[in-house]
Amino acid sequence: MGTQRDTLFRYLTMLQLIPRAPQYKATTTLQCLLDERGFSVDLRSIQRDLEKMSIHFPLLCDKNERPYRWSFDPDFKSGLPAMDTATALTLVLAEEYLKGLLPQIAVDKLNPQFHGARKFLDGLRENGFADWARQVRAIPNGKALLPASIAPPVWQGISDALLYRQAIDVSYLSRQKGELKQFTLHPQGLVVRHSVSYLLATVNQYDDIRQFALHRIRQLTPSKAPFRPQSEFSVEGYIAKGAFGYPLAQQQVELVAKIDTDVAWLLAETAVSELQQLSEPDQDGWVTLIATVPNDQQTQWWLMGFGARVQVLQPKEWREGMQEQARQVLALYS
Amino acid sequence: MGTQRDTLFRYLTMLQLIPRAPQYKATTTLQCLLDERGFSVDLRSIQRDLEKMSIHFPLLCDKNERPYRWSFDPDFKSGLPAMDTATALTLVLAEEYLKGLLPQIAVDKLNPQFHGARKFLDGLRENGFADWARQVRAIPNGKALLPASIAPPVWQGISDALLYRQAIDVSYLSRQKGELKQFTLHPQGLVVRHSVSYLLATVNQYDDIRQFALHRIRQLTPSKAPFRPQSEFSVEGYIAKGAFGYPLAQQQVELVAKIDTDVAWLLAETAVSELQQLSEPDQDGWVTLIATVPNDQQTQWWLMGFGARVQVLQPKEWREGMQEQARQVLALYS
DNA sequence: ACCCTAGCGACACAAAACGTCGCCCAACCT
DNA sequence: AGGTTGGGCGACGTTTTGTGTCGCTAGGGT
Repeated sequence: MGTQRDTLFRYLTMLQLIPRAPQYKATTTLQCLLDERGFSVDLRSIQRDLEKMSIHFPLLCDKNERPYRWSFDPDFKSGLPAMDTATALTLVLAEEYLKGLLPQIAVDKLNPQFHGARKFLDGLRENGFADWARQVRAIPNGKALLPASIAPPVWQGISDALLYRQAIDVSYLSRQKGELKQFTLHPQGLVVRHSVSYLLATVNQYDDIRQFALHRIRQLTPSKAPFRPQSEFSVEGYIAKGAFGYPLAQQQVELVAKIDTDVAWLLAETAVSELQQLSEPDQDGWVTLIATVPNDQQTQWWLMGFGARVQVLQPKEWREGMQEQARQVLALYS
Repeated sequence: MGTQRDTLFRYLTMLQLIPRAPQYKATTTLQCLLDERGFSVDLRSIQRDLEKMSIHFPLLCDKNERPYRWSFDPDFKSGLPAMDTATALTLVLAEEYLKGLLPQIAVDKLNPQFHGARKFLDGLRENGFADWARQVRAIPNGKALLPASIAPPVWQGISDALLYRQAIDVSYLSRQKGELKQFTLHPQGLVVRHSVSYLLATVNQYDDIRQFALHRIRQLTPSKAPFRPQSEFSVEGYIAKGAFGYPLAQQQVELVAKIDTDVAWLLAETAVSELQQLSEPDQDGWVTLIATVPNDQQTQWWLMGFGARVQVLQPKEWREGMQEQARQVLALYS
């Protein structure tokens, strides 16, 4: 039946069966796998095909073992090569993280990848291997909020408008007293913070940048108005100015703090900065941390999260800030 | 020169040029694009090729407009179809997030995808479109620590062992007084928490599960020892028991808190739970939040992060916990 | 009615893909 | 050692397929 014909399709299938370099597939293995997929070809053909394809693709052949073993160059940037366990696991973990961070439709865009990983892992399970779903888990950093949901055409429309530099007409549910308003927006940037996505754009004929939460955009159509670029605008600079409550101060500060051994252990594993020193514990069990960290609200919040397990010594403003915060909280509860 | 031959490669290039369904490419456009890439073929061939490929691929053809327009079925799960703006942006954002969450080698495994997105966006820029690098940014939730670095063969080896259910011999830098120890591990699960990855495994002949930080594994070889499975083990249950300091209590609690309008605004956008109510602000500007939330440390930390902008009323234990924490911090600084 | 553009069927030539056979090499077995 | 086996590799003849070309047809725009 499926004797010959359709060489192209066989070639493609073959490429998708060959994994990246540390892994490999022997010629005979490939023959079996192709046969399973309905390509009953002579082994000779497979040998020839591989030779031919290695002209155009970075295929590696290990001729030490007798049934020759073929693999892709590990640096080959393409979706073609077969999935391997490490990539599949990474994708599963990545999906778990991203689900809490990006809007659902955005994650959907990556579905082909995730789907491929799951299919690969399910294939293993059917062969009696591990039940991956019960074996891997990602624990997100911080509290997982529910990402606001965004209509599919909005995400697509925003992406297009932003990248092709086109103006758009939107109806937007304004923050104050939920009424729908019509705007013509000239997109300048996109920021995803936690799980809310914001479009940065100038409005109508004005030149100041404003933020628009994507999930509050109800309708979106390309505008006939010509796009008005803001050539000097950069999201980086905009955020640095503190627009999202995280003034990423350009200059860093030197943080000095006493921390307990548990926190010290955490920081030894995942440093807070490339420039970080931890002392030996003193007689009371406190470790001194010296690190160069960004001078932002984010870092201070992070320190506060440790509560009494961290005592900030420097900078003085931070120390006072922590103290003040504790005082306010205490006042609130009494 | 590049007259004929190389049909396979041309077919592949063609498939990579065709975008998913809302987008499309006309036959003539494809001819131009192929010509740019060195495939000078007759238009007739392209027509034939498309017909032939749609036997094997979910290709859609819009015959309403005269130069026929071809696209992939939007549900086609594969990496082949051409990138679109929405997917490319999503990948850029995903990479930004994942860099702080997964170990570097894991992120490297996804590099082909990210690379594809960047290449696509660079292509746009060269055609005078937007400079994406200055236009999109993800702001991570919480403080970004530097993920511990893991040797490439370790990540690969762990993935294989876990999924193929094989024992491994490792030399492990033990937490106490950094000495290298040899173990035979029987991998049962993998957990990535913040930016540290842990292997859950039984050791040698014992049956209790222990945690091993991947970045402290110095050497890894497949073991000759037969794998000893723990059939009832599941990572979910293990975490629920509180192994990672986040006892995900099965039962939820009802949280009642007074929050300021800024926090209320945040929660209106990204709910903390599906069951969440926000009252109108009272005369002092406080909003009452009632929500069913998991009874875990994580949620309490998250509440503490708001400082004096949130006042917990219920559960009582949480309220007292917050108070106690503030008291301790204040004591520390005075 | 007139281009002009594309789709489409047909045809013929050239270039492939394929199976098959035979040879050779190396590892493995007894 | 010598036989055996699995698989790489070259060659050859047949079959299949890819390709340009031509001519016809159908819309769209002027």
